[in-house]
Amino acid sequence: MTSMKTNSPGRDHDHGACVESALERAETLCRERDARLTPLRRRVLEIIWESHAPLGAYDVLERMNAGGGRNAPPTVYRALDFLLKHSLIHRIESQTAFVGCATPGNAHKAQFFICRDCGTVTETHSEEIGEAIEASANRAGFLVEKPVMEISGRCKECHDDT
Amino acid sequence: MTSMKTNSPGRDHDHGACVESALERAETLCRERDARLTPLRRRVLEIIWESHAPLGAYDVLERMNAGGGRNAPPTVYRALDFLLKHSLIHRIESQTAFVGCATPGNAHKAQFFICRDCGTVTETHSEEIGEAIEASANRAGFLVEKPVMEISGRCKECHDDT
DNA sequence: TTTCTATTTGTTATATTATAACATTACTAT
DNA sequence: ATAGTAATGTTATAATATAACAAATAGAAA
Repeated sequence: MTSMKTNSPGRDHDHGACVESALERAETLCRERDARLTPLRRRVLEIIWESHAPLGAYDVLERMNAGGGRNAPPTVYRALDFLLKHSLIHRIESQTAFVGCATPGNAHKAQFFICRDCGTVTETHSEEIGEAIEASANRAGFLVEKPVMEISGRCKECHDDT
Repeated sequence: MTSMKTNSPGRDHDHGACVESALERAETLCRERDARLTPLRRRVLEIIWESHAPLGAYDVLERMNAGGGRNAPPTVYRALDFLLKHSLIHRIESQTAFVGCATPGNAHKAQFFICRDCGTVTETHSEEIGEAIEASANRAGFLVEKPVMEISGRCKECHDDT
């Protein structure tokens, strides 16, 4: 069975609450593992969660500096590295961009369904896909470490709109 | 069943012949569809095929100019665009790099197994993986268009070496 | 052939993404 | 308080990619 989570479950959800809950989970996780979710890192995570679509590093930077801040790229990249290390965000390779992790805290193998219209990313963890990849890898004697699965297409809502 | 091809089927194959055959297939395909595989584009394809591991655009550029050429980035990127359009190469998103297509000519859904040690990329076309993705997508009402599946890990040979 | 047109290539400049290197600040534990 | 570590600030630059326009060239039409 596939577990399915998203940072945007439908168009009309209360995204404010959704962001807040993500931040709370992050706080808890970091407290548990003695990782320091500093105001800066927390702010970066918040900015990323505020967007349904993946954000590029420089988009994040822009939003950080919107109120007159003077942060430089390394600041953002370091915060992103921290968030990636603790599996609080994912990097979407095919977009050079970052998105909040729906099931944060532990490295895990996920699939990302990315709508080319609205940009929304839905994260799934399908055993079926994972097993199919393992099977294919096994036949070649390949040892899977980090599968990148980013499926772009059109989400239900954008497709229905047509 | 999984069809499997690679631009590096084992360490000791005759890679010269392998490159040449790729170029011949490209010639044929382009002739068939009235696409112009110019010397420049042909040379870029050749450079990419000469490497077992994906090459970045600037790596290609360097090799093009090795003999004293004065090509600029747009020249390479345009050739890459042409080769991508005609499915003669693939772009490996997770590496911002390009690799020869093992089954050139038509857009197709492939998986890439990328060895983190030797860099070699093996291209597969697993129905099982494709179906698992379709099934997962269907459940979410998602329309798959362009799946990116790049599995990094260790190939059989590098793993055996350990 | 000659001219016309579209495609390809050349050239310059610049946008976008990411990191190196080192200085400063702030937190933690003693 | 203070030493040691972690985090942030700062400047410069590397690496990847494209925009915009000029020149050359190939193929089609006359």
